[in-house]
Amino acid sequence: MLKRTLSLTEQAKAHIKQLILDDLFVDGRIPSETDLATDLGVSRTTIRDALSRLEIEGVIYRKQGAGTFINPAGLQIKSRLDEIWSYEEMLDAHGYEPSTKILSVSAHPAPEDLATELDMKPAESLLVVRKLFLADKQPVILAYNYIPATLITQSYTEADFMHPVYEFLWANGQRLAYYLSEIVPLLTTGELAETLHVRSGLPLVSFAEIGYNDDNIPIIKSTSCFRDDFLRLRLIRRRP
Amino acid sequence: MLKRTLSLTEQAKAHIKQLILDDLFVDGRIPSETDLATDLGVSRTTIRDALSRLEIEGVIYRKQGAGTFINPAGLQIKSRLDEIWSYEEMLDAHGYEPSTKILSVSAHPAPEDLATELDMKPAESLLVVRKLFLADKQPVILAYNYIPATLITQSYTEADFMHPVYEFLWANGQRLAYYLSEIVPLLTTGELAETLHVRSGLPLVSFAEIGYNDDNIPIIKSTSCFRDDFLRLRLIRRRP
DNA sequence: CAGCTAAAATTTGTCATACAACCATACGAT
DNA sequence: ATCGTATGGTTGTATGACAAATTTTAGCTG
Repeated sequence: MLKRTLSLTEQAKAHIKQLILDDLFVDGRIPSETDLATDLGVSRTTIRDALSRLEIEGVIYRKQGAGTFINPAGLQIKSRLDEIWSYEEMLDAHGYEPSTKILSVSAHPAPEDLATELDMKPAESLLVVRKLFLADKQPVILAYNYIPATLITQSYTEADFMHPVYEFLWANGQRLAYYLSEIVPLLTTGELAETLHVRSGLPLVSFAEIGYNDDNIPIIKSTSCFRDDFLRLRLIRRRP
Repeated sequence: MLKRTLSLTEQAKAHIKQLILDDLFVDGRIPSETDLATDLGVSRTTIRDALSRLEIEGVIYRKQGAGTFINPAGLQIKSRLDEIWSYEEMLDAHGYEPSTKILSVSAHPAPEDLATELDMKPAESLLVVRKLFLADKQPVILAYNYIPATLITQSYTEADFMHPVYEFLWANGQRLAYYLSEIVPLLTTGELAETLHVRSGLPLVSFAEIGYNDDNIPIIKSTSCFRDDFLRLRLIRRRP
């Protein structure tokens, strides 16, 4: 039931992006689509699809008749909001040494608001996982994960949550396809300030997001607070 | 020199999206690619490219062998961060009656940090436009726009800034292609709190962004603060 | 009739080829 | 030197075909 083969287009996209990150195209120019197609052994259709996605991501831009070029500004972004999938990778991309600390794993009956957001029957059991992400030993991200207990089919230990939550969900037969995220401003208060090693009364950005599987069914709610002196969240807004 | 003809793919994308917004596909299913191609009178290649972009935007999702479907969650979002292009439209989409107030238009020598960000010679002249956006007469967004004076070729009056800045830039021969945005948490202080009609010490989200033209040259810097009790910024984070 | 199985039809994913639109450069005429 | 023009290269679009996956249909079995 579990399928893990990425589409050819996605593979090509990842491959080309890696070539760019490895700085193989020093003049800022990317080989022609036909060249890439023969190099990677796929059709030009697939290459075009891959390049199209990289263009939307802001990594490259294309000019009809001229060629395809690297977008230095877009490439510079290490924490593209819509591309973050694992906080460890994000911290690593920033040059920090990431580590993870499990603060608590527990189960509670779901409060009303969470139950509706996650399509659960009221007071059904909810798994709550609190994680702290550190960059060079400094606490940077505090995350709360809420997972309906009915989704969990495998037994687990605390150590299973040292890896990203989507891996835990995957092990339980759920593929996390995308998050719908809200950006919420926050003020650090006692407990939060203490955990993140900042003083109270500081403004922070936080995510409040719901994760869906391939069938658009909500399978996780997640809340995360960021120390913006370590991380600066970025994104690209393109003209439609 | 100014070209305004959107690519066929972009036109097809806009058309299909409009069909979706008009709620023509009540069962949540979109016609097959071949049907769309014949309907719009373009090739399936173009349709596929358009659908691919809509899929990345989160508007639709595709299943090989099954078909293409509307993503209700993704469509529901009225303030997709990466899709905001005019604050008036965004407020309108939220159901507010938008209005704009020009607070000030002035020119100053560019401070050092702005000069480097905008690729200007130090102390070159910089046009500063402060705008306030209101929703149902309530102040909601405060925006600062910084435009290098050397880019401005046409004479202007304050009234020219009642429209979105990209129109002003367009009138001066500059096409704003995309923004590179940072999300910055902020604390309301005296003047800001007063302008937005909120009390001091409240946490807010703000944008600090640089706009580029088609040649990836920075042409504008913009800073905006939002009252999150009126607007909730959202985005989709898709699995790569 | 209910339920299972296999074939057929439908739909998206990929491939191959061709041409159109556009751009950069080199070259020659003025 | 400047301008216009040819020429080759690159992206955008069109067309047709097949592969892979899913849904629907038909048929068979009990």
